[in-house]
Amino acid sequence: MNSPDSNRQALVRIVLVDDHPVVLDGYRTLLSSQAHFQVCATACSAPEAVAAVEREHPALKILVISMHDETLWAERALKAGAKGYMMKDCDSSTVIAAVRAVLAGGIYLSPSMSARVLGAFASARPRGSSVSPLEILSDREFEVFRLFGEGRTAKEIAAQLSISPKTVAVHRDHIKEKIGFVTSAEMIREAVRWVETRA
Amino acid sequence: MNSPDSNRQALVRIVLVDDHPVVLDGYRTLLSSQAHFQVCATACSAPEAVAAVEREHPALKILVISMHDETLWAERALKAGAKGYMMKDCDSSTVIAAVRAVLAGGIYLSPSMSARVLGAFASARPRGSSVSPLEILSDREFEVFRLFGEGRTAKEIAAQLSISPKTVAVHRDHIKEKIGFVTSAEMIREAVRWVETRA
DNA sequence: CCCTGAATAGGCGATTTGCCTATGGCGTGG
DNA sequence: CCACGCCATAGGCAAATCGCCTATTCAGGG
Repeated sequence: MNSPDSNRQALVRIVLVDDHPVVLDGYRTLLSSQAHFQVCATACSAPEAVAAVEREHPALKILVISMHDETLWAERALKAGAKGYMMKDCDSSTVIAAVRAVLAGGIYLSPSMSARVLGAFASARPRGSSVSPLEILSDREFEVFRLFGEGRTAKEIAAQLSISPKTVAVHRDHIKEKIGFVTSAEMIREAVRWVETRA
Repeated sequence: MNSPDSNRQALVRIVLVDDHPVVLDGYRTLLSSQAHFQVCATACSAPEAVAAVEREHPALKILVISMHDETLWAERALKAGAKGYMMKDCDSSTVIAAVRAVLAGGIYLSPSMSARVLGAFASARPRGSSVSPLEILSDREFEVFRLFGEGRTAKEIAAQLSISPKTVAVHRDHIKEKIGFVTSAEMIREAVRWVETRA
């Protein structure tokens, strides 16, 4: 298995990170089935992963395989420097294809995911600036966002701010457009989470 | 223990069910490492699982391995007839031990989980007001609640559960009525928080 | 000055909600 | 063994809301 010279392809060293040991086993088995892939470390947490990776310093390629099928996560992962984002419910051959794509210097996104993420990028970002989604909201939009995060309905928010529900609706639309939410449900969920994290 | 045959190495046939193919691969590899374990089928969904199992009729032992660290799920699973409930973040040897325990006719619960479940049973109903509102939801209602908490729309939930949006709406109404939410926005906020606190 | 972006809101068709009713399945207690 | 209740399913229908468009006003910046 370890014959780097006889095999034309360079040995690829892989560090796996997942909080479920059995999932780590699954990926280890899957990736080890490729002769030139070597899983050299696994980790169950971020600190562990950092410790494992600190000695594997060179230009590290990161492929995120997540159970979350939301554009937000993919965007966050890519902005944080990941080279790929895919769903856990894809088959084994897709995983290997994605690893190869990332190794080749590319970016991997599932077809449906890439459509959504690229759409969001095309309509929003001046690249290079790691903009916190909430920083691009106006004060009023932010206020509305926060109130949605407190579980208010659009009508209640309108009453509280003494404006028309229609105006709240426009703010809602702008928030969705600016941050890249497809549905209002997604936006509200993130608003609730945002309120949660600084309550 | 329905194998009176003195051969303690009797072949054990196993059907795996998980919605993540790679996870299935992981468990297949793990369990196949035991000589007398044979993974005879895998399934990605409940209907598939039922189809696969219908031909494996005899007294079926069910071991649930879940990502949810919640006593509630363990109770529901056991009440529904499962013989064991464990977390995904346990190591491989624990999985094999659990399978053996269930095969031997026992019930498997992780130490922390069993403490919590048994505790819940023991302190059955001293203080009535401290009842988690979620305990009074039916399984289906609970599922819908959880999905709202993940930021899905009613329509998306209907699609995912393969039921009519009208049915989701009825579940939503019942959740609101049972727990006492006045608006859907309130209910959704609590659902998001609930999902947040035990992700 | 003009142009952009923010805040406000009306219009309107499409969708969703809220509330009713209804049916079939399944368990429990008379 | 049957009645009753709970559950999951879903249709009907009016009212509310959403999604998308346009429009007005106003404050800053080039």
